[in-house]
Amino acid sequence: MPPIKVKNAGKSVPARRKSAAPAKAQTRIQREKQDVILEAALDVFSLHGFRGATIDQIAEQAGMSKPNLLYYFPRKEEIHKRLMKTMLDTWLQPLREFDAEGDPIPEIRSYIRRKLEMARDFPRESRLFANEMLQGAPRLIDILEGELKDLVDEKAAVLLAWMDEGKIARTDPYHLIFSIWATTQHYADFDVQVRAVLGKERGGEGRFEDAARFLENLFMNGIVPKKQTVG
Amino acid sequence: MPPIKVKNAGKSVPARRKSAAPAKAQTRIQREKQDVILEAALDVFSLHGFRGATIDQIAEQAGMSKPNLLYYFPRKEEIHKRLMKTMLDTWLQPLREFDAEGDPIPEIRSYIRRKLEMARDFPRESRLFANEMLQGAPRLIDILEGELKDLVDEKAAVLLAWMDEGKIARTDPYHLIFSIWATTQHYADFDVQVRAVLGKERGGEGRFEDAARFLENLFMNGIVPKKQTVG
DNA sequence: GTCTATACAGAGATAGAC
DNA sequence: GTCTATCTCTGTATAGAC
Repeated sequence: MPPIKVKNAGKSVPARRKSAAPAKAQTRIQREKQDVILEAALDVFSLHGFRGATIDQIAEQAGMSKPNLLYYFPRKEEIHKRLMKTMLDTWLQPLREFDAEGDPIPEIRSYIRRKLEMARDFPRESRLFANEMLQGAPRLIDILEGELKDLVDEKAAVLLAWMDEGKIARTDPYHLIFSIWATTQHYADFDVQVRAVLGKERGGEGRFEDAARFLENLFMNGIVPKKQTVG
Repeated sequence: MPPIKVKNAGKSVPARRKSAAPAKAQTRIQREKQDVILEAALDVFSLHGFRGATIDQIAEQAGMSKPNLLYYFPRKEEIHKRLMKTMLDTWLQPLREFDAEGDPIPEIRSYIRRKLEMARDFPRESRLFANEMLQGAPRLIDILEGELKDLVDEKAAVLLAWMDEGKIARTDPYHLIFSIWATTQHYADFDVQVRAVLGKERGGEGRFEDAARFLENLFMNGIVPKKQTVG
C-alpha cells in the first residue's frame, strides 16, 4: 500500500480562519495564541468529551493561565464549536472528493485508503467526532440531518448508478458508506484496543499498512474463497 | 434475516452477582437498589463517559437522593468498575462462543449476526465500552492486553486453520475480527448519525435488518461484481 | 437504612491591578 | 494582553439526626 504518504502522525489542525467573521481584525499574535489553544483543546476534548474536559486542563496543555485562555475564548463552548467546525471540514473532505466520473472500483478503493490515512494522521479529530456521536450529537445533530445527509444521499446515488450499470455489485449504498466509515475510524477511535490485541510485534506503525491491505481486500472480495484461486 | 429474535431494545443488564465476594450477605432490598443504581449509571456513563458523568445525574435517574446512592456505592469509581465488569462479560460472550468445530462460513456469519444483535439490544453497553476506548482505556488496559488479547489470539488461530484448509479466503484474521467489531458496534455507537443519514423512511427499526443483510453480504462477497451474476 | 446538612475541592467565569 | 484574586456553582464525599 504505497500511496500512504502523509507523514506527521496526528498533529496540526488546518485551522483556516475566515477573514471576515469577527468585526475586529486580528493580530498575528492573536491568531497564534488561538491556534495554540485550539490545538491543546483538541487534545483534551478528544480524550474526555465536552463535559469531561476542563478549562484548567486545556490551559495547562496550552501553557497559559486559565484567565488568559478565557481572554481569547470567553466560553468553553466557543472553543468546542470552533474545533467541531474545523474538524468536520477536514473530516468530510474525502467524501466530497469522491468522484462520480471516476472509475468505480479504484474510486472506492481510494476512498477507503484516504479515510484510513485520516484515521492515522488525525486520530484526535476522529475521537472528537466519536465523542460527540456517543453523546447523541447534541451540538451536531442539525449538521448530520442537513449537510451530511445531503452529501451522503448524493454519493449514494452515484453508487446506485454504478450498480445499475453493473460496475459494482448490487448492495445497499448507505450501509456500504457506513461500513467504510466504521472500519477506518475504528483504527483511530479504538487504537488502544487495536494495539493491545496486536501486541508488540504487530501493533507498531505497520498496523495501518496491514489494515489497508485487509480492508481493500475485504471490500473488494469478501471472505468466501474463490473457486478459481483455491488449490 | 430471520434469526434476530431478541426483543427488548436496549434495557436490562444481566447483573449477575457473585455470592461469595463481599464478606456480608446482602438483603433482597440491597440487591434491588444496587441494580437500580447500576441501571441508571449505565445510562449516564454510556452517554458522558466517566469524567463527564455526575453522581447527581445518576441519583436523579435512579430516583433516589445522592447520599442514599452513596450509601450503596461509596465511590463513583466503584459503580463504574462494576458496570465495566458486567459489560465485558456480556460483550465478549459471542466471541467466546465462536466455535472452532463449527462450519466456517456459517460460524462467521452467525458471529456477525450476534454482534449486530448485541449492538441493537445493548447499545448502552457498547457506548460504555467505546467511551472507555476513546479515553485510552485507563481502567481497562490490563484486560485488553491480557484476557482479550488471549481470546482473540485463540480465535485468530482458528481462522488461520480454516484458511489453511481452504475453507475461507486467506486474509488477516485479526483485522477481520476488528472489522466485524467496528461495523457492528457502529450501529450502537454512531446510532444518531445512522438514523440522521438514513432519514425518516429508512432510519426506523428496519435499519438493523438492512444492516444485517448488508454486512453478511459484504463479508461473504465484497463488492466486486461476480462475472457469473452480472447481465 | 435513609434523610438533611454540610464540608471541601474543582469547575466556569469575571474584576481589576499591572 | 496578562496576571492575581475571587465569585459562584457544581461535584464528590461525609457527619450525624431520625
